[in-house]
Amino acid sequence: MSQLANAELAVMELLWDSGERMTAREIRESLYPDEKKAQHGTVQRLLQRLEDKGFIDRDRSISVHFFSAAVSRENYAGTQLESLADKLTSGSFAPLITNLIERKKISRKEIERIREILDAHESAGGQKKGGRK
Amino acid sequence: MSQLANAELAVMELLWDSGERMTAREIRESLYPDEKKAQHGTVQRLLQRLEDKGFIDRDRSISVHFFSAAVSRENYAGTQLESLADKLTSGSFAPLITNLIERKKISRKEIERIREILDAHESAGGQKKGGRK
DNA sequence: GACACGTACGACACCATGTCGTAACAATAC
DNA sequence: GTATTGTTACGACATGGTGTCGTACGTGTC
Repeated sequence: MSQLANAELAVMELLWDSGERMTAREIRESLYPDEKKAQHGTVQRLLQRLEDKGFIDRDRSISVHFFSAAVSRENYAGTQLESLADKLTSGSFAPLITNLIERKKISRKEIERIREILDAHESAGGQKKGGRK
Repeated sequence: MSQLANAELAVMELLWDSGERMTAREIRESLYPDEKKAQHGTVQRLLQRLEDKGFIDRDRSISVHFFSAAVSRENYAGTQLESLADKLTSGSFAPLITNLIERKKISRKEIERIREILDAHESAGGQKKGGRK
């Protein structure tokens, strides 16, 4: 999965936050509220490139298209983290977390949340336990 | 901290893996082993830009400079993860980890390692406990 | 001095990105 | 029907980062 540039990310944020599908017009008016000028083309271009990259779905069934996120924020973020780890730490995450803790970039609260997530997975994901190794 | 492009990352990998400071010549010969052609300039340019961005230190005390990483791999990786979280998940890491687990991108082994890291921090960093906000 | 090697940096091609203009098209109003 | 409005499709361009090279300049050695 490729990277999102700034303007592209702004569009995705909109779609992610709204949760709904949106028209190009809605997107344009949210993204460029004051601009009276064009920007039609800009937004259309962004949408087209995002569609090409597979980040959004486009409903062409009526002439005014509807756009929606094809990739969730969490999914995108997770994929980015994954490729970060692949590129820098041979795919492992522990060094990243170690560094964040050393640099005190994770709050105590976050650490607790993460531990809970790991614990929940431990018990909930029990069916996988046999396949360990 | 800015992002490393491919060729820049290749230089950093060299410096990170060697652990030693290196001359431009050593870097060039490692990076472009077969090329008989120039590449002097290419490497010098890369080194200069990496220095400008603060990723490497340059020892100018003798005329043949020595280059060494100014940022560790872990530090860079951690910073990248941090900015990822800032950009995508309001600075929190839990959603990232949740997603990785859901998509089964973290092995059981890694989960154990991370848990150990968190535990170690819990006990070692105990003095901070009282100072919690 | 001449030669070899290294640094400094201008210059360039390439590509992604953000932007706009405009043509083509659809829907509606008259 | 035609005119008007709004939309999509896309060519075009400026910009900025990147990777590359050529070359001028410095420094050391013989």
